[in-house]
Amino acid sequence: MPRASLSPGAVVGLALRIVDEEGPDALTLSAVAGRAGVATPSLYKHVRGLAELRGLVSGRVLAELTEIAAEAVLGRSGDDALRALMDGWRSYAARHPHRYSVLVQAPLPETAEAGDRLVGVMLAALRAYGLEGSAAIHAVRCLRAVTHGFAVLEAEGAFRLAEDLDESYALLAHMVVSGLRTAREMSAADSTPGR
Amino acid sequence: MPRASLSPGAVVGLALRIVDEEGPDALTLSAVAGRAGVATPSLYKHVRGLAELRGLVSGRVLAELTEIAAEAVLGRSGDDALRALMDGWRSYAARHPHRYSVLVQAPLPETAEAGDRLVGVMLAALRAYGLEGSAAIHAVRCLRAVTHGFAVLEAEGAFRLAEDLDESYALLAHMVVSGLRTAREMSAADSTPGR
DNA sequence: GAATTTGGCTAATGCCATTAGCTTTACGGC
DNA sequence: GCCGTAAAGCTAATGGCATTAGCCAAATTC
Repeated sequence: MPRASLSPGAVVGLALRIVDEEGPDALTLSAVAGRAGVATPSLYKHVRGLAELRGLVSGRVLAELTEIAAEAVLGRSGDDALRALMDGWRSYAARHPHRYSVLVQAPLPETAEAGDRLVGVMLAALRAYGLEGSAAIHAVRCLRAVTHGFAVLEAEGAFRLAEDLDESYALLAHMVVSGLRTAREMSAADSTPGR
Repeated sequence: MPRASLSPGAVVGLALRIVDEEGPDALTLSAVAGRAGVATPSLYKHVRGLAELRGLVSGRVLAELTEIAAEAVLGRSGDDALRALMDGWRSYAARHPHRYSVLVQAPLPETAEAGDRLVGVMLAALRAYGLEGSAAIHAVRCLRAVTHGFAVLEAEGAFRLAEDLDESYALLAHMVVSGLRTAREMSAADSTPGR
């Protein structure tokens, strides 16, 4: 009686609702089956197992994040684009903290390709800086580390003091743009003789 | 026959070895008991359960990291101290990637106090910048986000391109120090009229 | 309308955490 | 040197979960 009208996509959707409402640790095949009104083993007709489901969920989250980042960058460039990208990223993570936490230890092979698209968006956001080759890669890595680091810490409630988080994030964004602006000096200074 | 000479500390030690060798997901009471040469329920004489063990492990890792950060900062100040702190942090995470991953979703209450000490070290490292009150908090938050973000991504193998990671990290450090150096301008610019 | 594929089911297995209750060991006081 | 007690181990039992196997009904297709 295929009445539940399930599908891999629908299963991922239910999984996301569980993650949102009860946290990543509550994501269990048994819980998904419960919401679907179906016996647990039935899920195996749509998904290879819990591990694959986790990967699919992570992929979906990463896709959403990519979408948001891409929209944020649209029609902007330079510092403006960068700040918009960072703001969009953070606000997604803040809006869906549990969902974002799923990303934290997502299985690598499954999320790699989704991540590549996000990296593409970041590269585009950095285009105005005229970074070439490796320099662009290093910049993207820093951008990833910065945004992801802040998002993870905020999502898991690691910032426990009362100071305004928006201000902290503004400083972080300032670090990125000012650091990129002065990046040439850095490598110059590095190769300068005398300490 | 209390011959196994276990203790909470010894249990945490075994747990750390498991984490290092088989990854955080392999940390299970049954695995620890196996290494200890003891039946699983015996562990409950030393540890309240798996959740508490995880918390203790995270606490230990955070303590190690704090130790390393503190040593790195010793006898240095300013940019020098900051870079040493960042380098020590990253090298710890790179040396013990699985151990570092444990930190990623550690139970909050258990790791909060250990984290406070680490924050203290970071505040000390920033002392030379003369940041006052909230400004210091914002700076510490950025430092945490930056180092943690990079460490997490590196530990889980998220940087998949061939470019030298040391160079990426140097750029990140440059962002931090140059951002802090120019932080005053930022808030000035923010309150400047005319966008 | 019949055949095949699809999506659901029940039953069974095994691993893990956790609890309860028993037993033996080590140790401190006499 | 003996004895009582508390600590640290054990076995047995329970329950949740993932996963596999094999069955059966419903939908889809010819």
